[in-house]
Amino acid sequence: MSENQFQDDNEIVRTRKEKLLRLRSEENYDPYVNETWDRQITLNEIRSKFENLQPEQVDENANLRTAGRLMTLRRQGKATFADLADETGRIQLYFQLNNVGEKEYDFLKKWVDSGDWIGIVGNPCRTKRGELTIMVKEYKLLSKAIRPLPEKWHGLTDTEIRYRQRYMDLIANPDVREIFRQRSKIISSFRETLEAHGTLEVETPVLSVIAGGANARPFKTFHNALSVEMYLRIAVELYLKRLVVGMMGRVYEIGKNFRNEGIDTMHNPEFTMMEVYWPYANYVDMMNLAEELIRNAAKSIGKTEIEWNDMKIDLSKEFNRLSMREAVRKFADVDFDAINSDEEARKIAVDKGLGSELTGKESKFAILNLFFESFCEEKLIEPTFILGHPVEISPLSKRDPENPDYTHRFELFMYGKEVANAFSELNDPLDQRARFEDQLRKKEAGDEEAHAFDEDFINAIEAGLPPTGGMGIGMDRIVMFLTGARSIRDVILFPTMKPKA
RNA sequence: GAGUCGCUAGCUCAGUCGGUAGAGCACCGGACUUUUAAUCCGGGUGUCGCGGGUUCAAGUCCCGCGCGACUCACCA
Repeated sequence: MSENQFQDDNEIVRTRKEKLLRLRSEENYDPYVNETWDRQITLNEIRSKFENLQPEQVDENANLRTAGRLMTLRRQGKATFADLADETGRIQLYFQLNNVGEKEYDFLKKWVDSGDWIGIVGNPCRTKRGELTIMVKEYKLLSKAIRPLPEKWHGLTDTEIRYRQRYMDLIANPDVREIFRQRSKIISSFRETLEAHGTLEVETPVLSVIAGGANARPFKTFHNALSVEMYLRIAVELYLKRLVVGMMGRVYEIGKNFRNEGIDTMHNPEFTMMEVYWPYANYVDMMNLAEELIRNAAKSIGKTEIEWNDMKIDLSKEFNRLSMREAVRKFADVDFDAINSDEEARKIAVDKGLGSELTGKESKFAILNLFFESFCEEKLIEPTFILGHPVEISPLSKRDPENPDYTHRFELFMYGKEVANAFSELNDPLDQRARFEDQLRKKEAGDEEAHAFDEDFINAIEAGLPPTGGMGIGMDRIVMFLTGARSIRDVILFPTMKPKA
């Protein structure tokens, strides 16, 4: 421990460090040597077990052994009230000199601070004012905090500290802990639903030489021993379809994707995606699965109705289904089935004020997508499956045999944002090669997000992919909408932040 | 990438017209055996985000930069 360590600290930390050193030398007690504490009950369990305890009544036989962090201390001479918190809740402690003994009470007064972890043994009682309280008989200082807790009344609100020092946020704001518990339940619910349908959870590479399965810019990295440039994955799609070729049956993966893009309330560079592939299924089966997954996930946190940004959605209602062309007809009043040339489509785009978006080379299908993104997406508040994307923007989807310019694909929108993307997977290896070649031309024309050409993936498709339905769901957004979180950073424990210095 | 707002004590925040840096909580010392935002007495603990400039004098005005939030743009 260097001298400098003390100089850089604020007064509180400096005092606490000195106190720690004195505790070791004067009492021969080191709070950091403790390894275990036999906690037999949590605070919430205590609360429910003794909810019927009457004011001024004590249960002398309970002998509760529990533990937690001291949040506040109210010292009044020969008695001290404290609030003890653990991951389940918070309960009041009452230390009386008569109960804990003079030596122990002295130790409490002298060495124990708010923020410290302690183990306690005691009996429950209820105060005159009706507060369930543990009368402490014994206690043990399990670990000391030398850094002060955020203010007890206002808590911690500074967003920068909340995201950079999430531990402080979690200590100060129990509702933040609750959001992440709900996130865990939602993801568990997804696993349960998928596994109830006989879907196998698998893990595929995060590092690979080709980042495929989506149109996005990847993160680059380098493997020293192989001396090869590698990418962090942007999707798991191509790997999971290889597994279906390999006769693994229904498979899914929940994991991180990495996309080298901007950061805002809906985007974090690393985010959690669920992808699922079912042989002998199509995009319609995936629509049904999406509804089931989302409904079950909401149920897992006790909801059938959700509210986000003051907009309510009743998830028990069937999700809407609308083709992309219908959506554009409805919201932009343009009928793309009546448009016969790219020029005509571009002209209408200019008439509708999209001229600045155009380079003059767009196809009718690209314009359709532009219309959809410009005029429709934000209107799709109620969960809505948008169907029938053009082949041109869907390099991995099966064509609609009735209308081969379009695909058997959907994207699910809610609150105006995309939450799922699915299709009947393209399994024609000749068509797949042609689609990749088309993407390659786009890439060569300067589109950094065009899909990578993956020869081995075509090789896999050539080995025979059964008819397959596949879907990806952005888990962070689902968690946002189900929990009401306004920013993606509120559902990611450690969101990506720019270094400060 | 553009705009708006923010950055002052550990936390939450005030700081007027440019004139000695403030409050509550926390913390330190003292009193107190049913308090619960405990109370009472005493104590201010600071690189005012960073760097320049103007000025006798800058937390405050000007310029640049950093970080963050929001909006827009980007982003299947």
